[in-house]
Amino acid sequence: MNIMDETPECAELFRAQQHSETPDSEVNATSAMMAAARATCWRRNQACDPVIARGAVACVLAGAVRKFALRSNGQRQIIEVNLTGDFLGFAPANPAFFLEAVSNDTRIASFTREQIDTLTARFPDVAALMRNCAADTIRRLEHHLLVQSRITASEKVGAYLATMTRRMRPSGTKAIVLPITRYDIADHLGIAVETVSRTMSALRRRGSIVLRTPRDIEIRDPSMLFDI
Amino acid sequence: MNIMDETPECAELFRAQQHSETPDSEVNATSAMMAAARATCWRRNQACDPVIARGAVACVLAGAVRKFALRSNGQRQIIEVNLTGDFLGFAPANPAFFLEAVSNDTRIASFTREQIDTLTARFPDVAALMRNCAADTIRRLEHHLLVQSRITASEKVGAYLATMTRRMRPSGTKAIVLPITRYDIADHLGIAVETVSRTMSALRRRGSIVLRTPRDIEIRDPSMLFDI
DNA sequence: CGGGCGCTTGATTTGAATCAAACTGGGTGG
DNA sequence: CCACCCAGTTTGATTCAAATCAAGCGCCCG
Repeated sequence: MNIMDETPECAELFRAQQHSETPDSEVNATSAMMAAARATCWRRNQACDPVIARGAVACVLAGAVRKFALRSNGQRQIIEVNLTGDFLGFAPANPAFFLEAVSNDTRIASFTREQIDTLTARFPDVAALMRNCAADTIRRLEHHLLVQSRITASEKVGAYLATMTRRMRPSGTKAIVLPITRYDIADHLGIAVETVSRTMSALRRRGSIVLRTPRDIEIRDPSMLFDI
Repeated sequence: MNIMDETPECAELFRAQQHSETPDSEVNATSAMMAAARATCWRRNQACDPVIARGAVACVLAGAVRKFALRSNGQRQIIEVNLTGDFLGFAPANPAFFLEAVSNDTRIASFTREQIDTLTARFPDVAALMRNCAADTIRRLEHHLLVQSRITASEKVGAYLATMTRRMRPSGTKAIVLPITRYDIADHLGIAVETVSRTMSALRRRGSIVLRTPRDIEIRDPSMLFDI
């Protein structure tokens, strides 16, 4: 068991609740949340900061959202990538950070601060959901901090692929379609695009992965993703 | 205004409440929290994981606590340093992480999961405090992620000194006593000890700081801490 | 008084950034 | 429909910042 493992996604509890049967209290909580939610749709590369404006909280229903900062020298640092089912907005908006939709048809449900307060006051389940999703965010950040620091570029890319395989859970298939470009991966891992590309090629050459297309990757040997 | 700025510490609200006059509802919330708190004292380098065992939440009353992971190659990565007034324990315990007291006489008040639930149910202020402290944790992690990735060793050390000056707020004096060793700083910033030392020396040579002792630092030119 | 921990400085090595250039494929406009 | 274009990707050559290796110093604590 590697310290890089373990980043559960509790937020998809919300998604799950939308479709499955749950105890009475939860059904009420879920329907109340769904009634309050304001869903919006965003295009690729479109700024979607409004979804968490003024303390709002939001849930990614489809697509993905990237949160990033721009350095004074123009470099972009992607702090976090939120996939379908993730909640965001737990840290009050910092003007230095930006939110963008990663793909077309990125759908996001948002809740105002007041709506969340009302819901949490009425439904303990919603309060627990919020707590768990904030904890998820912390865990994702801590995990990413581990990946960012010290380890080699190969390990970063390997850890990224492993994390994506887990988070997108195709549950069975060993193939994933990367949600973001090489440039995004580079800015997320804090390395150069060329290095990302070179590392992918190295993994391909040694048979750990198969690049069906640059984005569509088949994991041949998951164990080789960690400590190349 | 630099993207590296802004990491407010809301947790000291709790400390403040212990001593100052506050509205009635908050006085009750504070006294209820203080009544529930179980304070413990820890020695330097002592493991203090129990304070957040089984979902407990804790507040550093004095001293400091470091949270770290050990890599398979023995390298230590310090995820976060919690100073006096900080709350910790919002991400359910991950067995890969360890907590240690940084200095002797590190005092920590801890609250069981049940106590927190009871308190938040009775006092909205406690719920808000918990939310804000979790948000603080997220902000600290995001900020540290920015420091970790991409920027040079000089910028990392400069950012660390700037952050410490702000978080320890001696409010007036330009001097700080670093709470952790060079080794800790290195493991926190993800660089080698030698690099930390060299960078400090470089800052001293160019007159940005004065090293009264290795730990007691006077900031001469705060603006030079950012982009050496 | 000795030992070890924390800190500093120097020499050498190395992994990744940078610079440079070519390839691919999907979409657009002529 | 085809040519072009451009964003995304890949590979190679060179450079450079920081890791590693090596060694000495001061001092706190036992």
